[in-house]
Parts: sequence; C-alpha cells; structure tokens
Amino acid sequence: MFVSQLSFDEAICKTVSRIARGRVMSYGAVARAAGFPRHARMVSKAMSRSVKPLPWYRVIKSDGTLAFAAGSEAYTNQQNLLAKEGVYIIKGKVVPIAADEDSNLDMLLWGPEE
DNA sequence: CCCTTGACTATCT
DNA sequence: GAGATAGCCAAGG
Repeated sequence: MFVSQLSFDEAICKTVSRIARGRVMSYGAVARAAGFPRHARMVSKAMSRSVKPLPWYRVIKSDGTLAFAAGSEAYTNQQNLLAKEGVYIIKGKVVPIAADEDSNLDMLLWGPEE
C-alpha cells in the first residue's frame, strides 16, 4: 500500500515538530535528523502533505534565508510567525534574538541530539 | 523513458 | 557576499 511514503512523511514531520520555539533548522538538517540525507528538497513536500499543524515556519534554508520569494505573501507570513517567537530577519537572514557581535546563525541551528 | 520542477546545498568565482 | 554551477531526488507530464 502507500506505506513507504508515510514513513518518510512521518519521520520528517516528527523532526519538524521537535524544533523548539525560537529555534530554526535548515531543510537539509531536518532531512538528516529524520534519517534521510540528501532529501532536503523533499522536506517541503512532506510538510505540505501533513494534515496536522506543524511549526513549518521554523524550517529555513541552510544559508539562513527563507525559502519563499522575498516579498511574497508566504515570505511575510513566515517572517511574522518567526518574529512572534523572537526570531528576526535582518537583511534577509535569520538572526539570533540577542544579536551581539559574536553571535551567528550556527547558534540557531538545532538538532534532536542537542 | 526522457524532461522539467522545486519551500535545497555545497562549491567556486 | 552575490551570482553561477553542478549535484541532489521524488513527482508528474
């Protein structure tokens, strides 16, 4: 039956739902943590197919930018949702809450093993 | 089976 | 650091 796809979606969604508030993870990182390396491009599809609500907006690109086209409605929406959790976008890139000189994107990337 | 798409990434200029 | 380039991989036409 349609089992093989379900396990993939399940693993992805489970991982995404584990991302803590105020943190973000890249598509590739999610795929890796879920046990599917090199499947970064499939993560978005899995989330779209999800019936249950997920913190999808906590998933961004590996370079710290949002995946949607800058200026699009979806982009603005995600930006606002993240801002609600204290995650702000400066010059197109995600920045830590207490953005000091010595803080960087790496501090925001989160892994299940943390 | 071939070609295109896309909410991606790593690498090189 | 921005743009180009080449991998990546499942889906759909």
